[in-house]
Amino acid sequence: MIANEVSLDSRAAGLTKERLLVVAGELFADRGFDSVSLRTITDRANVNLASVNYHFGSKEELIGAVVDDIVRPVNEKRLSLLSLIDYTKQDPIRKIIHAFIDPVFDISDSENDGDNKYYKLISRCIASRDERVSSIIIKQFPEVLAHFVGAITKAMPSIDSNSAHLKIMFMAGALAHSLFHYENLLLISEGRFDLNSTEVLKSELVSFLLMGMNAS
Amino acid sequence: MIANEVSLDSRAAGLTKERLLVVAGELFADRGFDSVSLRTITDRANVNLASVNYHFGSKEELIGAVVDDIVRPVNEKRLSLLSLIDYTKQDPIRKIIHAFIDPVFDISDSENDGDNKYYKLISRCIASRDERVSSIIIKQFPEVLAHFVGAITKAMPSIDSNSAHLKIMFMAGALAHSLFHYENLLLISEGRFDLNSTEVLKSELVSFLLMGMNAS
DNA sequence: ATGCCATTCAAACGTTTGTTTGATTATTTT
DNA sequence: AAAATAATCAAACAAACGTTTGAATGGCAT
Repeated sequence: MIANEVSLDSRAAGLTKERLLVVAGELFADRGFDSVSLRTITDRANVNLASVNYHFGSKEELIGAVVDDIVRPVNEKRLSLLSLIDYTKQDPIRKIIHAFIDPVFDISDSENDGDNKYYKLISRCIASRDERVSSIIIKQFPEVLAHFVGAITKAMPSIDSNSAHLKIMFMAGALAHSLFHYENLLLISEGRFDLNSTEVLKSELVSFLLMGMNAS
Repeated sequence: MIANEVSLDSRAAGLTKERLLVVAGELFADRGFDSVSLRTITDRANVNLASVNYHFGSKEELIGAVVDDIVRPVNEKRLSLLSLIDYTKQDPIRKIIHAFIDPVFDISDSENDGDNKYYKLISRCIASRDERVSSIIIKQFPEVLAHFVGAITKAMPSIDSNSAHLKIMFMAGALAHSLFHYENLLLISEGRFDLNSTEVLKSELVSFLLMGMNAS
């Protein structure tokens, strides 16, 4: 029985915890955190129901682990890219925008099998107001936000702090919303978009944000 | 007993159904649709638990009624404002933007008691991917989207359809996200924003979108 | 006042949920 | 090889959920 082999494999290599993270991430991505039960996750992952509480303690901590796993690398890469910017060279605003959105677009590179489940998950996290999600986001985002406000201020010395904060929110919203509803957009576009790439979306988004950022 | 008087009032005037809509809207706004139980709603509304199924049939239909009640007027007003635009006069893009966002900002005028519960609710609806919500949104939005794509094409004849679609998504995202996280932004801003008005947010958003829309 | 219809009510139903338990199996350590 | 630790498993638990039921109560027309 194949399912049994898989189960044995996971036990032998201790992959149960990692498999739970992957499967939970997939299901959370397109059904949300509440709508997916632990039984749905464990069934699809071919692991025992109790393994969730054994490895994570609770469903809430599983959600936290999934969210942290996808949000933390993004924010770290954002700050990393931001620190590389030379403000004496031209077009620093463009580089700030790329520092904000590129880590998100780059997420699915590792194991993108055609669909965009990680896009849906990260955009769900960005846009979420769920306490369990935002409690994790909020731990990281103020620092990220502060760095980006500082970067914008350096690039545009005349801008005030409130305006910089708002522009970042607009940027985050445009990013998350377009990525989140990308599937719907593909359906509406009647095949004019290339399904396997988000290059068009990204370049349009950069153009849009670049102009908006420079608005007075 | 005051609670009893209230209950009698609602019965006498047949306000139970309307009270459920109001209370459910408030609770859905800042906790989401899944996290709020029918008992929480009926307790706060001082009505019987079974009245939800009596008046609406199910929780899903209650959610549908709440969402429809707030989304439908917004979309109708959007199309109404859009139809008034004279494309021979100057700055039609600005008017298109206002046609899209003004009905959202105008929602809370009727009974805005200081907080922004309707902002949270409408932005939650706009950004939602929940089947129960999007099934209602999707009924209305393609028509709205098509009209706005047409309007943008009239105002900017050189733009292609894909780009117009994307720009509207960016606009919707910036609108929903900034409105949704407006509270958090107020906390971060340390009192620099005026709490009782979203005028600053709105004017910054219009400037941002105006530039972004005109991006090539 | 009487009958009729709409509404409200307390109570219970069946299901699903996250969680816990204790035994069993596998892996590692000595 | 034996003991100890870690992980998996089937089963059951208690709580919360949406929903249903049937009786009680209200206003209203006749």
